[in-house]
Amino acid sequence: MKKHPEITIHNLAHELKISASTVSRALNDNSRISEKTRHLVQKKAIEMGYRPNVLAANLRSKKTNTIGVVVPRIDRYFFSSAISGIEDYAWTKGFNVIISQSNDLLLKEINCVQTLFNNRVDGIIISISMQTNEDKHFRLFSEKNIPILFFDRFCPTIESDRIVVDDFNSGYKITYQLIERGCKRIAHIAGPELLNIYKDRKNGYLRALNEAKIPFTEAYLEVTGLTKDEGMQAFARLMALPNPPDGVFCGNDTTALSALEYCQKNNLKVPNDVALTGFSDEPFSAVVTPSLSTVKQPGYQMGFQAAKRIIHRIESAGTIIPFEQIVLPTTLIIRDSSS
Amino acid sequence: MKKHPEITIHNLAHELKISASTVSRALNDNSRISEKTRHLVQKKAIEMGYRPNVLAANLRSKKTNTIGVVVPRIDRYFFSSAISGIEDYAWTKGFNVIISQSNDLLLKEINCVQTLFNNRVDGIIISISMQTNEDKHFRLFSEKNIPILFFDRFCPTIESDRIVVDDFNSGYKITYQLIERGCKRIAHIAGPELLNIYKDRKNGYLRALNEAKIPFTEAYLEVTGLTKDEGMQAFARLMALPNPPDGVFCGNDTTALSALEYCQKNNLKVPNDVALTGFSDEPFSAVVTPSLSTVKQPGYQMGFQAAKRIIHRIESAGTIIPFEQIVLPTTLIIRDSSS
DNA sequence: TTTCTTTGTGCAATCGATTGCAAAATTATT
DNA sequence: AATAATTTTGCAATCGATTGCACAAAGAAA
Repeated sequence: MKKHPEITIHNLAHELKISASTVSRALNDNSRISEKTRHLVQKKAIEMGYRPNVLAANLRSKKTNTIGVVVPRIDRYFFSSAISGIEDYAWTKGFNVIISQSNDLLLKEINCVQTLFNNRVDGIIISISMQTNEDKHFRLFSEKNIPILFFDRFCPTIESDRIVVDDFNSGYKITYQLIERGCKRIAHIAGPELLNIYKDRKNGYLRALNEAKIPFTEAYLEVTGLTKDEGMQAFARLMALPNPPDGVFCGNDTTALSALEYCQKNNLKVPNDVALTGFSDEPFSAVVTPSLSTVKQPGYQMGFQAAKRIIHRIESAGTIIPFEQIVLPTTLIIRDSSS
Repeated sequence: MKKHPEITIHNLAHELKISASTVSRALNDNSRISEKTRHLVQKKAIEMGYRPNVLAANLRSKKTNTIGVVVPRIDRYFFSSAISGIEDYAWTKGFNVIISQSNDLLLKEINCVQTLFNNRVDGIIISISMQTNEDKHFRLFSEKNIPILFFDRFCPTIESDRIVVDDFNSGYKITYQLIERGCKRIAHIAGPELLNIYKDRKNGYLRALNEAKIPFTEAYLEVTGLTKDEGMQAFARLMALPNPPDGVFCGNDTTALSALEYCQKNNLKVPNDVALTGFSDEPFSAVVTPSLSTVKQPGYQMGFQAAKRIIHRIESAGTIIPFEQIVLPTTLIIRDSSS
């Protein structure tokens, strides 16, 4: 086995009979170094297979060129596409992306955030868990002036940048579409109120009902964890009502899908017996039968913007940049399940 | 704005009027430190809000506790679930996961690998791009004795650990199922031969034909990039043959889905006019109509095992561990598209 | 009491790159 | 040729934690 000792700037310096500082400057294109030496050094560096020790540089500069990402689950399309957007942008700026998942558990989230903090990421992009009802772990970052950016699911008590979609309006529009379609008894399977996104969707739903002068019926609102099972149960409860709904706005595509399954099993025609809509436009939504009406969230774009914003903030450390809430547009997608 | 200077072991040492080395040892539970001082130090550390500087420690120890992951695309379910598995295991061992995507481009892959190398990850887990026909960039790792582990799509010329599934057998089994079902003219939409997984699937297909004494027809084999568009075109070509196939084994679920779409548009009944099967069991495959027969690859498990294996190797640096190819089982899932 | 162990701490070098300040080398000016 | 101005380069400290070696303190044995 060949030996491959790491080359340092000192080795280069020694070879070239100049000082390490000059080597360092030459490699960093510092203007105080003459063209001649710069070339000499850079040539030698390549020749000797030098690779800079990022760790040492980071230690000195107190920057890691790394951003941490915490999402509930990596394997959900919305999040993986957001990560894809983050990674794509970060990559162009030479930033690394460390990911971790909270599994929608507060404790795990706290742990992830702590770990990223200890690893001294330059910034953190996060979409909070369904359980997150405290913000102590985020304050770590604000206190040390490390940028934190929430996307989609944000923590309302932390002042920070946010990339969101207009859940209220999206909820409103998709409910409106059900009304327009002729639905009279419209139910909603909502997510936990803890998360503003679900509250907003619900409020959009209420607003649409209100505008159409459809009285709100308590029994038509199911609050769940929006999992497949919970969705199925909630939908079953709705359909078991003496006066079951003829339109259901499901809080996400997963529950809409489970509702669809329920309908198939119980011989209910969608959309004729009951119209269904989801939220998020998962990859399966377009291809399931009947295809699922939903609201498309620009996951990739959100991630991309998030990375752009946070890296900009990181790079302008020192400058005061006011916090911003960037609202990206959603697209209402009407498919067979409600048309 | 409050100032929050970072506390170092020196600050602790100064406060406690002991040396930094003692503090360091106390914090690391070194046996040479007495219970008394250890407690004292640890108490003080918490009190002063000390957080170790991972960078400094890493610089010293030449370890980053980080593993790099390169996948073609993060937002594909198979890969995001693999990453999920990697992250879950890595997390339990205190390892960070840096991700990057090659977008199935060789150049980008080389770049990602280089970057991870420069960032001194302790190991790398990778599933190579569709274009990867060279291995120079991987040799970097072997040369410096940094563990590299391939999963699913591996580079055959690099000696290393691998986590794969038995593509040959899976291809065989799913083709066999088509034969068993009564299909006589079975086509295959294959992926690039460059990737062994596609070659294996194809060979499995050939083997099944051979065993059933069905002669292989050149025109029934389409080699494509397995994208939606290419899949659609390939399928169209197949169906335009004078003697179109009555069963098609598609190289992945995406092409199978596009084939399904084609059938819907052209009024072909699946599986009666033509039976279809995919590969991978994407989330949409179960819910599309007709539901798609496919081979389930244990993405999460593969990722989990990959992380386990590579971290084990990292932690036993110095010890010689023979390379291993771990083959995880697939599950044949027969659904409506071929039943 | 003296000598030998055992246990606990501290000194100082190290990991590799960066940077303020000073010194040297080069060029411009008189 | 001498001095001033400018450009290049080097010295040495720094970032924060780790660790081999030496030394000090405490206890055990003679």
